[in-house]
Amino acid sequence: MANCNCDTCSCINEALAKNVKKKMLNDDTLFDIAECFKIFGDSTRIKIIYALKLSELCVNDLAFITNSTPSAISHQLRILKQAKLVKSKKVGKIVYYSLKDNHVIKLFEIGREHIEEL
Amino acid sequence: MANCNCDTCSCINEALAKNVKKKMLNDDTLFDIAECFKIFGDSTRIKIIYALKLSELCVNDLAFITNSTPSAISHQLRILKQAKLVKSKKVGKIVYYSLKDNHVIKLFEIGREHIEEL
DNA sequence: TTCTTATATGAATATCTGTTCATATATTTA
DNA sequence: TAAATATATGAACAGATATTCATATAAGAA
Repeated sequence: MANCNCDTCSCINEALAKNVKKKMLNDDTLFDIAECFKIFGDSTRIKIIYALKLSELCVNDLAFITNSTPSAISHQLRILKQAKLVKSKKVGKIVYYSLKDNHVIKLFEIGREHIEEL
Repeated sequence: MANCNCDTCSCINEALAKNVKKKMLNDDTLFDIAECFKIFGDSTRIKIIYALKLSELCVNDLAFITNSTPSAISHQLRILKQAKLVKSKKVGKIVYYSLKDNHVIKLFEIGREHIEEL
């Protein structure tokens, strides 16, 4: 039985609370999961993801499709790329972006299903 | 063939871009999907969700489990409740929270899978 | 009733985040 | 080479958001 590792523990249901605390995923993992969802939690980025689900597209056309500016889209694409959700390919002066894998689509679809059930 | 409805259209691949724009989900739907993911995109809320996946819990014990304060947890539980992700049950002066349905767990698990693949 | 405890909540604060704007870089065209 | 175009990026700004703190409410205990 692990002792409680907090200084001022006063649980309502002590045994249960300590058991749950023991079974929690570590903070880093939970933080990473939250960060992943955070990427999907912005209208502009969700629009980009849905558009790229339909086709590989360049920055300018993504701006047109999402009613945004190339600059704003470029900033968001950088975030999506850092999060390994999209990849890019340069052809001349045009940069084409596409989704990195089907897992991105899967996450999107589960989110879509969820809001349709509400 | 629908005409382009923007004032200053200058697409790189015009036919493709216009076709994708036509196929886009409407803004409200995409906004709602983003809002849904935004709820999951916070460490404290993700910790609450994971803890409630393990057991129904009261505010005080959730604060203990997540190394947070009852006030902070209460604020986040209100957000989770408004988003219909959790429900509550009052027993005397103690309020027990639990996940509203399995869809919440499904979304969490897909997110977890995703970060494990990176 | 009075005190303590569990939760809720409004306001204030600090931090984070997305867009805009100006500008830089790279590539194509004239 | 010079001009135009597509994208990238840093800084500034505005708006959003999470926590803290003080306080309120509600329920049980003394």
